[in-house]
Amino acid sequence: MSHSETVDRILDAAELLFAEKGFTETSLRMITSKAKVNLAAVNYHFGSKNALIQAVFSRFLDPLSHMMEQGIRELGWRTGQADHFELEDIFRLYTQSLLKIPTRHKNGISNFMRLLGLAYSQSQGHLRKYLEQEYSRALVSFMRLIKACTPELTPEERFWRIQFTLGTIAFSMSSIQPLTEILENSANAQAKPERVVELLVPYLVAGLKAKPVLPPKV
Amino acid sequence: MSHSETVDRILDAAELLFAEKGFTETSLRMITSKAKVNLAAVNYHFGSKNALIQAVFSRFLDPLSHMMEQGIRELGWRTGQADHFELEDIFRLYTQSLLKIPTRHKNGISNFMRLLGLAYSQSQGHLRKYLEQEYSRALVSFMRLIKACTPELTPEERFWRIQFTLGTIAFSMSSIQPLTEILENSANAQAKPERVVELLVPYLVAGLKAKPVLPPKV
DNA sequence: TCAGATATCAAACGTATGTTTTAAACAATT
DNA sequence: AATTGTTTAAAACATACGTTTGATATCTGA
Repeated sequence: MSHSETVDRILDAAELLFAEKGFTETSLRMITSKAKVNLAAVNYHFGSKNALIQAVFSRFLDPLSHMMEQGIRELGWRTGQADHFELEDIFRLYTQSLLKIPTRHKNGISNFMRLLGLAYSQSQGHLRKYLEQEYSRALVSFMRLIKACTPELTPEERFWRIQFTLGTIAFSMSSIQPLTEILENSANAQAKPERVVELLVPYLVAGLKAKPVLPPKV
Repeated sequence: MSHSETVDRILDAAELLFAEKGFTETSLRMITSKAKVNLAAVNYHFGSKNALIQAVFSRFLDPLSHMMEQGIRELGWRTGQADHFELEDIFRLYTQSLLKIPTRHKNGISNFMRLLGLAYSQSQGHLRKYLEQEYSRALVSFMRLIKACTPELTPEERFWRIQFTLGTIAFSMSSIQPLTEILENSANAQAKPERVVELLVPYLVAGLKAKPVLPPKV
C-alpha cells in the first residue's frame, strides 16, 4: 500500500465515522462518500474493511507508543526504583504524550480515545488480537511502572485497579458528548481534552493509591 | 404483547448474544435459532429488532431501578443530610441492589453490565433516547446523593468525577469475562462480580474524595 | 515518447440482513 | 362444534453490505 492522497482521505473519514457510529455500523459506502473517493478504493488500498480499521489505529498508535517509550527512556526510569518517581508522573507522561500527538482534525484526541473505547468494549476479535500483538510492549512497560509505584497492593488488587483505571480513561475520554447531553449541565461547555485530563489524573491516582482492601501477602 | 414461553426464550437468547457480540453484530436469525423459535416470532411479539433490544433492557432495568428507589426511601436519605451517610454507603446500596437482581442465567449481572456498557459506548440512538426518558429519575436521584456527599467540589469537577465513576463501573463490570480470559492467571480465577465490586467500591470512593484540583467558589 | 505500473471508476456479484406475507396449527370462548 | 383470536411455520421480499471485476485513466521512468 503506497501513500497517496486517497489513502489519507479514506483514513480521515473512517476515523471520524468509526468514532461516531462504531465499526459495524459504518459502511464502506459511507466512508468513501465522505472521503469523496471511489468505493473500490478501500479494498484496493487496504485489502479489506478489517485492514482499514487496523490502519486507522496504526496511524495514531504508532507515533503514540513510540513517543511514550522514548519518554520513559529519557527519564531513565527503571523498575524497582519506585521511590524515584510517583504515579502522578507516570500519568502526566502518558497524557502529555497523548495530547502532543498531531491529529488530522480538531477533537482528534477525544475522537481517538472513543475509538480505543470501542475497540475495548466492542468485541472485534481481529482488532483485539491486532492491538495486543502490536502494542503489547508499551502496555507491559506501563504495567511495570504501575507495579513499582504500588508495592502495597496484592497482584490481584493491583490488576483490578489497573483495569478500573484503563476503563476510566477509555470511557471518560471517549464519551464526553453523550453524557453532557444526558446531564444537561451547561457549566461544562469547555470540555477540552486538556481540561478533562487535568481533572482525570488526580482521580486516577487517588483510586490506585486508595487503602488496599486485600491484606498483603507477608 | 402477551407473555408466553416464546417471549422469554427470545429475551434470554437475545440477552446473551447481544452481550457477547453487540447489537448490530447479532442477527435475528442467530437469536431465533438459539431460542429455538421461528424467525418471524421476533417481529410478531416485539415489532422490530430495536424494540427487542429495548425489551431486553426493560426486563432487567425495571426491577433494578425500582429496587434502588425503594432502598433510598427505606434509609430515609434526604439531600442536605450529607453528614448522615457516606459515599461508601451509597455505592454499597447500589451494588447490593445490582447483585440482588434475579437473573435468568448465571453471570447474568456481568452479562447485563456489559450490555449497559455497549449501550453507552455504541451510539445506538434509539436506545440512548429510550434509556434516558425511562430511567432518568434513578440517575438524577443518584446524582443528588453524590452531590450531598461531595460539597467540597465545584460543579464542574463533580460532574467530571461522576462521569469518571460511571465510566469505571460500566467498563469494569462489563469486561470481567474478557479480562479473565486474557489473564490466564490462576490467582484471579475467582473473578466473580461480588469480588470485583468489593474491590471497586473503595477505588471509586477514593477517586471521588480526592483532593480537589479546582478551587471552590467562595 | 511510450510502454508498464499504478490508480480510479462504474457496474455487478453473492450474501446476509430485517421485515412481510400467506397459510396452517393451536387455544380459548361462545 | 364452530368461531374467534393468537401463535407458529416456511417462504419470499427488498435492501444494504463487503468484495470483485474489467475497463479506463493517470502517472513514472527509461
